[in-house]
Amino acid sequence: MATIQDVAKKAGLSRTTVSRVINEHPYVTEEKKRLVTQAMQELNYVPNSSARRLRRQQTETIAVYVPRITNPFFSHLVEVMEKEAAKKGYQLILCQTRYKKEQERNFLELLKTKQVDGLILTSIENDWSEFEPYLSFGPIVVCNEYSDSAQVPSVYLNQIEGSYLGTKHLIDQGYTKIGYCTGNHKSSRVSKDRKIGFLQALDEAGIMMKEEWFFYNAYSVQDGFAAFKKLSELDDKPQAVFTGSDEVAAGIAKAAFDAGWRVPEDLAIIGFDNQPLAALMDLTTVEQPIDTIAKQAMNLMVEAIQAKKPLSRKEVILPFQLIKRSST
Amino acid sequence: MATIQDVAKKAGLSRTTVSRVINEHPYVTEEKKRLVTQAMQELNYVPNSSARRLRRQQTETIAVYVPRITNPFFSHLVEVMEKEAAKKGYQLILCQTRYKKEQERNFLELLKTKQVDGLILTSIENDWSEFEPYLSFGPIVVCNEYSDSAQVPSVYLNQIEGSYLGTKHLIDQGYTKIGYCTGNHKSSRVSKDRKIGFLQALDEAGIMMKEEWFFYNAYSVQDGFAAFKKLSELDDKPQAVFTGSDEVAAGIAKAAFDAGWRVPEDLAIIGFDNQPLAALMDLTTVEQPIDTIAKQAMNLMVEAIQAKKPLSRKEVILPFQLIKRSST
DNA sequence: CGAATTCATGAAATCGTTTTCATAATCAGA
DNA sequence: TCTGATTATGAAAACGATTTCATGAATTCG
Repeated sequence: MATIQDVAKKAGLSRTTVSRVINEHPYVTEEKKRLVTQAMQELNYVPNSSARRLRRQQTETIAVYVPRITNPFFSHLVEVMEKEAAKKGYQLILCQTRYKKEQERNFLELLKTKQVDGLILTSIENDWSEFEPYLSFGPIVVCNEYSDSAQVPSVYLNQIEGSYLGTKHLIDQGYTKIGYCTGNHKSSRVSKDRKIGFLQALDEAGIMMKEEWFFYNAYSVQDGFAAFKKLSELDDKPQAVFTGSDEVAAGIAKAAFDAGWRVPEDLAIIGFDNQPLAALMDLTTVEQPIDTIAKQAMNLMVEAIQAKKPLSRKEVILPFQLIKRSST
Repeated sequence: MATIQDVAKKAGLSRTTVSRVINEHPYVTEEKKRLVTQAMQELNYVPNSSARRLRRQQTETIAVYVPRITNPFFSHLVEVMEKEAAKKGYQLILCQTRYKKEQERNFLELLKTKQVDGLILTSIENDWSEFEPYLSFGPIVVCNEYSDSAQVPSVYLNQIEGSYLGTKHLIDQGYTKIGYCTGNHKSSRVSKDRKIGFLQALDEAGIMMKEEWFFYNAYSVQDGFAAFKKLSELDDKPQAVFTGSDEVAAGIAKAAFDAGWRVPEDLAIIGFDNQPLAALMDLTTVEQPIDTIAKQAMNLMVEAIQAKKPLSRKEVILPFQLIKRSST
C-alpha cells in the first residue's frame, strides 16, 4: 500500500503539498497539482481513512438504530436515510436493537469510541436518561419516536392525530363497537399516544369501549392471526378493529377471510403505515410520510455534525393521511 | 476527552501498561491492573477507535451490498448478518446499489480506503473483472449470487434446482401450459439459472413453451399487476405461472382475484422465497434458507479477516424446499 | 550458586494523515 | 523602490492508540 509519503517522494514534493491537492486546498500551482495527481495514479494511491479519521476527529459515518430491519416500516426508513446520507458523503452503520434495552445501550459505545459522528434513533427502548450522557460525544437525532425530556431534535408525527384520524374514519362509517389491536402500550410514547387519540375519537362520539376489545403485543402477521382468534371467541364481538400496523391488519384480515367472515361487512379493519402489503390486501390505512421523516432526520443530523455544535430541542411534526380502501 | 496518556498519568504508569490492561495482554500484576481500571473509570475513558484502527490496520467493520434494503429477501439477509456480525464484534455498513453498476463500483472505495475489512456481495451488477483488482485490499465473499470467474468463496443455492423444483411441482399438478414471470434474464446468473431449470423441467415432461408466455422485468407487486394484465389479454392463456418472487406472485394473485379469476382453478401461481407475504396470500412457493446463507457467508468473512490471508474459490451450495399452499 | 528463563514495566517508534508554523517568492499599492 | 499582503511550499507537530525493544527483577533449572 502506497502512502502519502510515497506519493510525495515520487512527485518530488512534500507530504503537505500532496495533502493539499487531495483536499483541494488553495495555493498549489497547476504544475505541482499535475505532478501529484500523476504520482497518485501511478502508485494507485488512496488516502487511508483511519489515519484521516484520527487526524480529522470525524468519521463520516452515522449509526442508525432500528428494532429490526425486516420490519418494512424501518427498512423503508433506512432505505431513504442511506440514500440521503450517501448523497452527502456519509455512510450508515446499521444497529438492530431487537426491542431490547441492553442491545440498545450496547450500541451507544459506537458514539463514545468515536466510531460514528452521530446517532439517529428510530425507536427508543430505554429511558432518555440513558442517552443523555452520550450527548457530549456527538449529536443524537430522534426520528419517529419522541420523548418529552429529550433535549435534541425530534422528527415525528403526532400519533394522537394519526390514530384519531383512523378511528374517526371508522366511526364515520357507522361502526360503534371498535376493537384496538396494537403493540406494547406502556413503554413507547408512540403507542401511548396512539391509544390517547383512539380513546379521544371514541369519547367525542360518545362511544363506549370494552376492556376485552383491547388486544396488545401485536406486531406481526402471526400476531394478527392470534388476535383474530381471541376476537372471534368473544360473546360480544367488535364490528371494526383499529390496528397499529398493516401487518397486524393483514393478519386479522386473512384469518377472518379463512374463517368465512366478510370484510368489512362482518369485520372492518384499518391498518397503519400504508405499506405495499396494504394495497395488496385492500386495507384502509393511515399513511405515515416515511420518506419525509427520513430525509428530515438525516438532514438535521448532517447539519449538526457539520455545525459541530450541540443540537437543541426542536420538533418537526409531519401530517398523516388516510388511505381509504375496501376493508372499511 | 481523556486519552490513554491521561489514564497512564493518573495511574502513575506508562501508556504501555494501560494498553496492556485494555487489550488483556499478559504480564501485568493484579495490583497495577486495578490501578489502571480505576483510573479509566474515574476519567470515563474509552479508547479512541480511529487511533486503534490506524495502528492495528483493521476496522472491525464489514460492508454488505444489497440492491435495496426494502426488498424483504435482502432485509432478511441483512438482519441475520448483522446479528451474526455483532456477535463476533463486527459492525455492518449498509450499501444499497439500487441495481446500478456505477453505484456498486462507488462503494468499492470503502474497501480500498480501508474503511472496512471486507465486502459481502448479495447481488452483482458489474462484471467480476470490476471486483477482481480490489481483492488485494481485503476479502470479498459472494452470497446468493455467483460468478464462474470469481476466485472467492460463494454461498448460494443452485437456482437451476430451485426453479426446477417449482416447475416440476406445477407439472405434477397437471398443468401443461405454464407461464414464466421473473426479473431480468440476461445479466444476473441467478436469473439465467432459474430459466435453465424451468426449461429443463418442461423439457423432461415434453411440454411446449410459447414465446408469449415469458414475462420479464417483474420485481414488485406492481409488476405482478402488469404481468397479469398482459397475460389475461392473450388468446391462448397459460393455466399456471412460475414467478421469481413472492411479491410478483402476490401481485398476479391479487390482480387475478380482482378480475374475478379463481386461483388455482383459472390460474395457478407459484412464488419464490417464502416470505411472510406468501403465507398471507396462501401462495405455494420455493423456500430459500435465508438464515443459513447469511450465517455461512458472514462466518466465512470473519474467518477470512481473522486469518488475514486471501480467500480462495469455494462453493457452499444449500438446498431449496417447496412450500405447498393453495395457489397451486 | 550461576545461568537461563520468565515476568513486569517503560521509552520510543509506528500507523498515515492533516494542520500549524515558518519561510521564501511573488505581487500590488503608494 | 519599498512595504505589506498574498501565494506557494515544506518541516515538524499532532491525532491516540499499539507494538517493538530494552532492561531489570524474579524465578527456574542444572
